[in-house]
Amino acid sequence: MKVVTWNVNSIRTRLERALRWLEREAPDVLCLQELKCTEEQFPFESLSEVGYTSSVHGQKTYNGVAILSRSEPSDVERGFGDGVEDEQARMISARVAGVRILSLYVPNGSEVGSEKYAYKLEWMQRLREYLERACQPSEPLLLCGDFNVAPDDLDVAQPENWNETVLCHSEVRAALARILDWGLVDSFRQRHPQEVAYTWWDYRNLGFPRNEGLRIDHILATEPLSRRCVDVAIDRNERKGKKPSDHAPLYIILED
DNA sequence: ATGGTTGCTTAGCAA
Repeated sequence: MKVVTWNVNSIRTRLERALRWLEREAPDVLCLQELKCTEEQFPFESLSEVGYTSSVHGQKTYNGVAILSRSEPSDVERGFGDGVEDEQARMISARVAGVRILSLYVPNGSEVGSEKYAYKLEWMQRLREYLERACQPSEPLLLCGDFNVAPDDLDVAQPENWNETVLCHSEVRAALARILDWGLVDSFRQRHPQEVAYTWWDYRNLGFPRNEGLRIDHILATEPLSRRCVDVAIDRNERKGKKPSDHAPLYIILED
């Protein structure tokens, strides 16, 4: 089973790329973030024509997440269901082929000390509480998405430029550690303990050509799935060429 | 050098 997470930075702008990529890679599941459209605007038909059913939690202009699957999903949920009034579409979950999958877009946080930063920390705490309330570490579960957190300086091309900013701050790293402590592993880092690799490169300042990136997209797995993991990798090629997203897809292969 | 890029929406915000 191949499961992929990809911040597409607008599904409508990236549609042709996404379709060609799906035809080539044929994953079982594709988690998307930053759709930047409502469910009404989402291209269900085009994706259906290449073999995927889409479960969508959309929002006008910003955010938006989806789970695309070859087989029919069940138990689709949008948001944490924790009673918090929150307009931002950053979480959708579904069960596919016996695996519960979450597609997550963790808030960026803008600047340390801002309202957006406080929202990021609160949102990560709500995710931890959702795990405690609705999930079990013993179940097959994947958290896929743009976490907007580089877990370690090893995951940052120029740590001195990002020191204590929103993607690297000790508080957000601790918040991610709290989520992992519930019963998840960073599948990429488990598979490649020392590898230097990034999933996001800024559009500005020749970030990609200079490989000045950060590893902020992650697939977190519970033990029943980390045990089945045979590969985790970043599709760096998808960041190349005309009109790429600023993020590359990250995938995990699970043996059946 | 207070820069640079992209997307959504239309000049300002978010990333």
